[in-house]
Amino acid sequence: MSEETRLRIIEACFESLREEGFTGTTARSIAGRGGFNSALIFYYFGTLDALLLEVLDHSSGLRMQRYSAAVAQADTPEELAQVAADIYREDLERGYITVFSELVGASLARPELGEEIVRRSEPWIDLVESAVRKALGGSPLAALAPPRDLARLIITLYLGINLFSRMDPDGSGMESLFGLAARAAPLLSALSGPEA
Amino acid sequence: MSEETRLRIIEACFESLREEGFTGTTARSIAGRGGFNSALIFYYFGTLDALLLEVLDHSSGLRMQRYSAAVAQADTPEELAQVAADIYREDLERGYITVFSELVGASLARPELGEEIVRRSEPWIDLVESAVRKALGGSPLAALAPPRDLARLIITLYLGINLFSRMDPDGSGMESLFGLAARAAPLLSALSGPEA
Amino acid sequence: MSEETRLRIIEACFESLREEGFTGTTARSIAGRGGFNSALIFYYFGTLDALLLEVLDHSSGLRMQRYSAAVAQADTPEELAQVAADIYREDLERGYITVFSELVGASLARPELGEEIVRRSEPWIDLVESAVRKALGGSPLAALAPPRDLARLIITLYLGINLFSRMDPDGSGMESLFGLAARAAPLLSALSGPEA
Amino acid sequence: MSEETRLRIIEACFESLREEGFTGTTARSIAGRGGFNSALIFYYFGTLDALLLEVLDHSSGLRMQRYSAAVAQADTPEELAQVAADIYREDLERGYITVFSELVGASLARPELGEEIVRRSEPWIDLVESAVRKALGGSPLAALAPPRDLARLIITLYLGINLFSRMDPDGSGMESLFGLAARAAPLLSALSGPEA
DNA sequence: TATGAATGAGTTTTCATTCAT
DNA sequence: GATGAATGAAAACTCATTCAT
Repeated sequence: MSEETRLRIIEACFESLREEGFTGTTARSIAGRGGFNSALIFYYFGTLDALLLEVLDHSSGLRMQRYSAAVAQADTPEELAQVAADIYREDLERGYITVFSELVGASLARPELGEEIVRRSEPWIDLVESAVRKALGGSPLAALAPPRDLARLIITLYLGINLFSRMDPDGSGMESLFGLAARAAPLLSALSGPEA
Repeated sequence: MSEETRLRIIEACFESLREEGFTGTTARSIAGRGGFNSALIFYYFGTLDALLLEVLDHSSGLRMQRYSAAVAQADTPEELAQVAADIYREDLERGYITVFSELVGASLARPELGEEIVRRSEPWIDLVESAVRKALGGSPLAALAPPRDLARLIITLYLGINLFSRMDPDGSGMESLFGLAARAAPLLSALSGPEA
Repeated sequence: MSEETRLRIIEACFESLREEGFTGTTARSIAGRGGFNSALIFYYFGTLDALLLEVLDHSSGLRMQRYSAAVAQADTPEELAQVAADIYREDLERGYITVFSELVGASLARPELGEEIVRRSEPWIDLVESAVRKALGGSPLAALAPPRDLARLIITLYLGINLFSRMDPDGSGMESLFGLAARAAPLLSALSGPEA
Repeated sequence: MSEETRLRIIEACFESLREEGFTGTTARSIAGRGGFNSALIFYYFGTLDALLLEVLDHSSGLRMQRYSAAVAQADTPEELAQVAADIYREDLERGYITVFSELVGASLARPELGEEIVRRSEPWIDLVESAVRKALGGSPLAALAPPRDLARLIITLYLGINLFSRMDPDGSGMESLFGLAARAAPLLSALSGPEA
C-alpha cells in the first residue's frame, strides 16, 4: 500500500465531499476525481465508510495542529477572536467546515458512521472549551456562561456556518458574521476587567 | 387530485426526512410510511425533488405562522428569548429543524434543489431580523451588531443545532445552550436601557 | 405481484441452476434466461437466496406429490424398485436431481441457505423411509438394515447420482445402476418370504 | 519455481476448498490461508482453474496409493468392507471427499474444468472395480451385479456422502451407514460360498 | 523467485421513474 | 384517482488477473 496513493484517495474523497456533499460522494465520484479505478478505494480502505473516517481523521489532524498552535499564541480576547475568524475563514474556504458538517450530517443516515464521528468530535469541544476559558479569564461572564456551554455554542455555530453558507452564495452574509465577532471581542475584553 | 391525498404524501415524506434523513428518504420509504403506492408520489408531484420542496413549503408555512404570532406577542428581550427557546425546543422535538436542515444539507448534492431552498429561506431571515430589531430597541447594541447580521447569526445557530444534536444524543448539551440564552437575555435587557 | 411472473422467474432460476450450476446462477443469468430485467428478481423475491429457496420449495412440492402417489400404489419390492427407477430417471432427465444437489452443495458456501435447505430435506428422508419399510415388510433384512438407515443410503445415492452423472456424460453408467437395482429387487422379494 | 512453494500453494488451496467450498475459494482466500501473495498463484499456475486441477491431482495421487495398498492387503469381503469404511472415514475427516466432490460439483459451472475432472476420475472407477471383483470372487452375485456396475454404485455413494453429510451435521447418519455396510459384508461373504 | 499495486468486468441490490390498466 | 408491474441506471463491493519491480 503506497502512502502516496492512500493520500491521493483521501484527497479525492475530501474534494468530493466538499463539492458534491455526502450524498454525492460515491466510489465512482471519488475515483473520477482522483483519476484511479474505483476498486482501488476498496483495495486500500475496504469500505467507503472506512475511507470517510480516514478523511475525517486526516483533516481533523491537520486542523487540530493549526488550531492548537494559534490558540496557544493568542492571549487577549481580541486576539482570540481574530484567530478564530482567520481560521474559520480559512476552513470555510478550503472546505474543512463543509466536509466536517457533511459527515456529521450523514450520521442520521448511517448510525454506525455517526458513532465514530461523535467520538472524533470530542477533542474539538475540549479544544474550544480551553480557548474560551482563556478568553474569559476572570471575567464575570464565566459565571454567566460556563466555558463548556460556550464551547458547545461555538461548535454549533461552526457546524451551522456550512449550511448557512449555502444559503448565502456570495458570502456577504458570512463576512458580516465575522465583523460582528470582531466588534464583540473588545466588549468581552472590557468586561474581563483591566488586568485581562 | 385530492387535496387530502396530497397532504398524506407530504406528511409521510416529512416523517421520513425526520426519521431517516435525506439519504434514507426514498420513494419506497415514503410510500411505506404513508401506506400508499410509491407511484402515487410521481402522479402527484412528478419528481421526488418536487415533493421535497412541497414538504419544505408546507412546514415552512406552518412554522412561519406560529413564529410570527409569537414574535408579535413578545415585547421584552426576556420574552423574546423565552419565545425563541420554546419554539426551538418545539421545532427540534417535532423535527422541523431536522427536516429543514436535512434539506439544506442536501442542496450540495442536488444543486437544482438548493436554489429553491435558498429562495424559500429568505422570509425566515426577514422574520428573525424583525424580531431582533424589536428586542434590541434603541439599545446601543444595535449599532454594534446590525439586526440583519444578528438574524444571520441566529439562523446559523438554528441550522447548526440540528447537526450538533447528533453529536449530543442525550440532549444535555442542548439544554445548556438554552440555559445560556436565558441568562443572556436579561443582560441584553439591561443594556437596552431602562425603558425597553 | 403476478403469479405468472413469479413462476416465470422461478422457472428461469430452475433452468439456470440445472444448466449452469449454483455458481453460474447469477441474477443476470436468470434474467437472461427468462427474458426479463434482473431487478425484477429483487422486486419479487427480495434476495437471490430467497428465490433459490422458492425454487426448492416449488420443485420439492411437485416431486413430493408425484413420489408419494407412486409409492402408495406400489406394493411389492419389484414394483417399488421399478417406481424408484422411473422417477429417478425422470428426475435426472428434468434436472430435479441436479437442482436439488446443486443447492445442497451450495450450503457449504452459504451457511444461512444451508440451514433452510436441511429443513426442507427432512420430509424426503421420511418419505423414503416409509417406502423402504413397505418394501421390506417382515423381511429379515429389516433387522439387519433399519429402514431409517436404508433411507439415508438411498438419499445419499440420490445426491451422488447427480455428481456421478457428470462423470458419465453418455449416461451408460447410469443405466447400469438401474439395471442393478432391477435385478436386486426380486432377491429382496424372495428374502421377504412367501407372503410378502 | 520451488517445489516447496508449489506444495504450499496446493495445500492452501486444498484447505480453502475443504473449509469454504468451491464458491468460497478465491485467490485471496487461498493466499490468506497460505500466508503468501495472491499473485504467486498465477505465477505458479497461470490460472485458478489450473491450480484446482493440480489440487485434484495431488490429493488423488496420495489417496490412490493409500487405497491400492489397502485393497491389495484385504482378502475377505469383511476385510474389504472394513478397509473401505476406514478409508471413507479418514477421507471424510481429512476433507478429501469434500474437496473431490466440491470440484466435481463445480464442473457444471466451468465446463473446461469438468472435462479434466472426468478424466481424472477414471482410475478411481478402475480401482474400485478391481476391489469389487476381489470381494465377490466366484460368488453368484458377480453374475447378478457386474463388478463395473457395482464400482459405479460405490463411487456414486462416495460422491453422495459429501453432500449428505451437510444434511447431517452431527454425523450420526453417517455412522449408521457404516454400520449398515459392516453388517452387509458377512452376508456377502456367506453368499460367496465356503471357500471365499 | 516473489510481491504490492492496480484494474476491468462482474456480483447483488436499490432506486426513481414510467406505463398500462 | 390510484396502483401493480416493470426497468435502466447506479450503488457498494469482489475477484481473477496483470504488470512493474
